[in-house]
Amino acid sequence: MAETINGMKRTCMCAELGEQDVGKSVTLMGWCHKCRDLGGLTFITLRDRTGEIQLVITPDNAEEIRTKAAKVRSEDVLAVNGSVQLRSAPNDKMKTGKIEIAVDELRILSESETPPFYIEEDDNANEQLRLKYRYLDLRRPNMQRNLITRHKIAKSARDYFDEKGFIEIETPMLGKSTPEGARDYLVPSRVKQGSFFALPQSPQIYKQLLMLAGYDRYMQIAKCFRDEDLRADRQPEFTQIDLEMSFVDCDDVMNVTEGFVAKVFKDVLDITIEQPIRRITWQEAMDRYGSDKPDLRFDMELKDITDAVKDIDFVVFKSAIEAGGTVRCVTVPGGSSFSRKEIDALGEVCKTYKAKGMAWIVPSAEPRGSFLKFLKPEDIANIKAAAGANDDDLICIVADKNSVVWAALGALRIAAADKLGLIKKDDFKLCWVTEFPMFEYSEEEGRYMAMHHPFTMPMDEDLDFLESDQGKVRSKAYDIVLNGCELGGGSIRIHDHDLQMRIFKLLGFTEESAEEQFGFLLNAFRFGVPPHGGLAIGLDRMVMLMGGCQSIRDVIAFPKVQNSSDLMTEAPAPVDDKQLEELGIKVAVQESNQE
RNA sequence: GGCGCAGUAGUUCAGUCUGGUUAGAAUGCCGCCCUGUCACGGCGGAGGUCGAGGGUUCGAGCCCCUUCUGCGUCGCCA
Repeated sequence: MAETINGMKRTCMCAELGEQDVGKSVTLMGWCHKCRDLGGLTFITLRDRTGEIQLVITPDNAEEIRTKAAKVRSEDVLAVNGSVQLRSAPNDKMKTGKIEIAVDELRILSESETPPFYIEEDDNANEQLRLKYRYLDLRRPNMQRNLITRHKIAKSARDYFDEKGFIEIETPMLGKSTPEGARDYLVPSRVKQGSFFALPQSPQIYKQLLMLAGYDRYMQIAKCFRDEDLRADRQPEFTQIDLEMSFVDCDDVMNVTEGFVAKVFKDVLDITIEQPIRRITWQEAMDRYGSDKPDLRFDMELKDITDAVKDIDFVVFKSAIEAGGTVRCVTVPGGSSFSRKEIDALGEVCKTYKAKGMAWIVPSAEPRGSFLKFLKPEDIANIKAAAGANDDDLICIVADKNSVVWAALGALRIAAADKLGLIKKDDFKLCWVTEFPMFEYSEEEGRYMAMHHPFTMPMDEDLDFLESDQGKVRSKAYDIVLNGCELGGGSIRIHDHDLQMRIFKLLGFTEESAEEQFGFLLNAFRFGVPPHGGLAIGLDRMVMLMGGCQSIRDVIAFPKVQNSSDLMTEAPAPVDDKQLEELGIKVAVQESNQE
């Protein structure tokens, strides 16, 4: 039977105590981390959020306490009163290893069943199990550290933006489903049956309307929802540090963001970020790194070798060039030592991204390669020069349309760097990627889509191409990238009714459909809109990267798994017919498909 | 939807390629002993739907098919 806390009051936390407290009487509460019963002597390691401390029960203690101490098991919740004393045998590995608590009173406030896995620093249990018993997993010190880091970053954000004159304003969770973008999570209306709210993919339109309303510096730590497939760095519900400013252009938003990022790194990791953060255009990012989120912790840049190979009689290259594509390469330093198997593995990486294959060559005195029979000695020299390669390097070549070449080589670059151990975990390399294309062509939709979102302002100098050459139009959008991960992004927004209508039209909206979907916004735009822009930073990703975590799940208290379900609560789950009836909803799928 | 990896005591894993007695180890758990442990120690014990279903075989944890679950990834993510 559990004992009550009645009359006992916690006086301090476990790891707060030190040598200076010797002689003090304290009351501690926490979990039994481990027991060591030596017969006459019993040691209990007590754990709370701050750390651990050793309790000792000796033959001098009353029989009742000794019996009780012998009954204590891992993860029981204990309350103890006792005095701090120096240990006769200190433990250097423990923060509180010089002292211990000589117990005067011991209560077992709650008994624990044997836990399904040990509560310890490293995650030694299978993630499935950890997530089912998330509340136990969260007892682990490194999970607690992650959530505390998260708290610190959020606090740092609120402090920084408050100081800069931003106002935190909440926006609705129940909003209107809008076309474009990710799949919405829908919430049925009971009052208006057959109609649905959508959970926000981001507070985008609301924050723009707040600018229009005159709150010229807004921020919010906002929950966002996107019903898309998950990844190691993507959850269906996630948190953004969202901001918007009036009367600004790109530089203003980027500068205020840089200040924030620098402050967070200083506050949380005591790392000084070099400012200004390097800026590269989207075009340059693609050309040099094959990615719009380049990892700048290592080199191995892509090189365009189209000119060097255009006269080679190799059909793979020829056909790619004739179709308007390019031939590019990544040079893997020292890659001549790679086995055939290792090289093939790099080829497989390329194929994942739709490349038909990967040609390779080691341009040494006795060259090796996958297409040597097509090459004259001067061809090899030309490729070597164009790639900037050395004799013992491996030149990996992909020929295709640019989008495929970039994607394949961008991925190859990372895979090779990872293999060579060039990616340092404790290194933080930030950059801005700017001048994104305004539109990208969707094969699936058969039309141009907004690359950022439909409210993004085109670059002033490209406005004239809007109707004539959409692929050429760049936007006032910018992403902030940390170690090859998109940390955040934003843009300057359109604040002109007519320009917004032009963009909607280009995206395939008719006047009527634009009115129907975004009428409230277009209407608002008739009442004086300040030029504005903003950005959102992925809080989860920021915590993940700064905390050195491999998965975003490790920085979210109760995350979802790959099929968007929660292994602990088993959500989503069927609901009562009565609930559905009230909502006017009939489920069309068979029950077997639901589970 | 595609591709890849994984699933065996409570837990972490070995065993699977090459089918063959009663499926092992470590740790945890239970009992007894133990006065300075901290990965306490000693002795003893319990603990298995080898993810599930089907097939091949005299015989399947192991081979084949289907399926479920988790992870990574492509597509998708304005």
